[in-house]
Amino acid sequence: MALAAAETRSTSLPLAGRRPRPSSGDEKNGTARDRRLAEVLEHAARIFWQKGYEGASMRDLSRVTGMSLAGLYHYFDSKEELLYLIQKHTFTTIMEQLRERLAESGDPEERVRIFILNHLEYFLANKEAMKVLTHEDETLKNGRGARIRSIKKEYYGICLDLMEDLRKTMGLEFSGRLAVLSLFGMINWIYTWHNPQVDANATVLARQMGDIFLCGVLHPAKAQRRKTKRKS
Amino acid sequence: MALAAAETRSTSLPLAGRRPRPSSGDEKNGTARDRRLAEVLEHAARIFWQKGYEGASMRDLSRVTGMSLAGLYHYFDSKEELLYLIQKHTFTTIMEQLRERLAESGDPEERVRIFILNHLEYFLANKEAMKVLTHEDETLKNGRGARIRSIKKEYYGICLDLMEDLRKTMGLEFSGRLAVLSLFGMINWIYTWHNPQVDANATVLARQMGDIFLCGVLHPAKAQRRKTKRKS
DNA sequence: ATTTTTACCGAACGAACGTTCGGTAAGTCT
DNA sequence: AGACTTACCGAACGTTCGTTCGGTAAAAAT
Repeated sequence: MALAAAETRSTSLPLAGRRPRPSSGDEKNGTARDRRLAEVLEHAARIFWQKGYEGASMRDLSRVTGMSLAGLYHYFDSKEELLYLIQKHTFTTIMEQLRERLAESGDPEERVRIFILNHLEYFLANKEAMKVLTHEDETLKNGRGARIRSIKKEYYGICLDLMEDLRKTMGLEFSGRLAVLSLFGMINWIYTWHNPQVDANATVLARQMGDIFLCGVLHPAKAQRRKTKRKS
Repeated sequence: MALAAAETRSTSLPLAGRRPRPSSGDEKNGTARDRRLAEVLEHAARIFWQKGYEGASMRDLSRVTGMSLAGLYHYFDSKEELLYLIQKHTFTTIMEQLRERLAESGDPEERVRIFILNHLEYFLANKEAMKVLTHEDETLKNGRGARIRSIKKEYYGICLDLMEDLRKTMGLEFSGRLAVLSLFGMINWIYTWHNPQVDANATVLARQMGDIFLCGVLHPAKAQRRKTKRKS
């Protein structure tokens, strides 16, 4: 790793890699600019995932993207906006997918299972971005923070509605808030432990976690408990 | 907030507060040095809790402790050791308490409930330190990181043993690993949402979460599922 | 009474940080 | 052909970071 005078990324060639503009064609997946930004965001998500938002530096991002420090700022205003864009895109995408899938079923229990599966599938397929979403959820301040928090609240609200539907149709009594937050705990915590070489895939995990959670919520455990712990 | 020349904490008095040494007495709760260190650690835990380890600066700590930047280093070697000491103390304490409580019962289900209660009680009573423990669990590197990780593994091992005991005595089949990690998710996630003015106390939450979790684990949910979702 | 140890402090160190400035070369528009 | 826009770049700016150095005054040990 030869590092030149002052501070620069370790470019392989001097003056290398000013990428050519794509000769104005279809622009099907957004403009070239949008696509390049998405590329940078993907790299940024991976760095934030590895080092945390505060621990990651713009110079780290410069190194992995191969772009100069100044060049990066051509695509966004600040490091904070970078985090905002990652979180917004991730949240919006997972929520879009969820709405599509929920439209396919009317059964309350299945809808809760759809929620779990959708969350886990997206989580395991986009673990970098999803860790950044859950781990850095108090990092953004002011306007950007408020906007992310409102999307999050909407996501929470969808899950709470699913839970209340389930409770009503089954004629049960339980705290929707506690149920939702316990469920979020189970499925979000996965970023701390999931190892694709050891653990099952999203489909299997969603079924198993769904079993644990739904059985616990559906069967009001009242017979047991209160000092005598034998099997009722 | 008047900030003087160069960089200093905003002292109320110039040259104030060189605290007197306590005239060599009983030294009952450790030496005076130990107690002063514990005081600093408590402040440090609160700052790490609020701003995260990377986001918090030694100057922040200097401000809230009222001690100079250089003075802090009289009590520890580095910022990293500060985090290490907080995590080690928190983990050791919660584990001591757990062992004491587990000695009181032999019933597998009750022992799992004791684990949950102990964890939640300590979490809600020491939320700053416990958030630092769970949120910054990949921050420490090398030796210090390895030592914390080994304590964590021990804690995980205790919970896994409890779960396997439960499985054997009930004659059930489930993945101990998934059960433990789901449980940890439920009870660790609490730092992201618990509001003492809205949510129940540790005792009630431990019972409710224990109900959800244990019912889900104890009753192998096989009757339902597989396309037909009606109540069986 | 003198020495040693403890408990700090102000001031600075070099490194790293996010961000900006003034370029430049290529592509696009007229 | 010339003007304009886009996509970058090297070099720096000012700030903040964790840490250290050389002190000093009080307490403890001798």
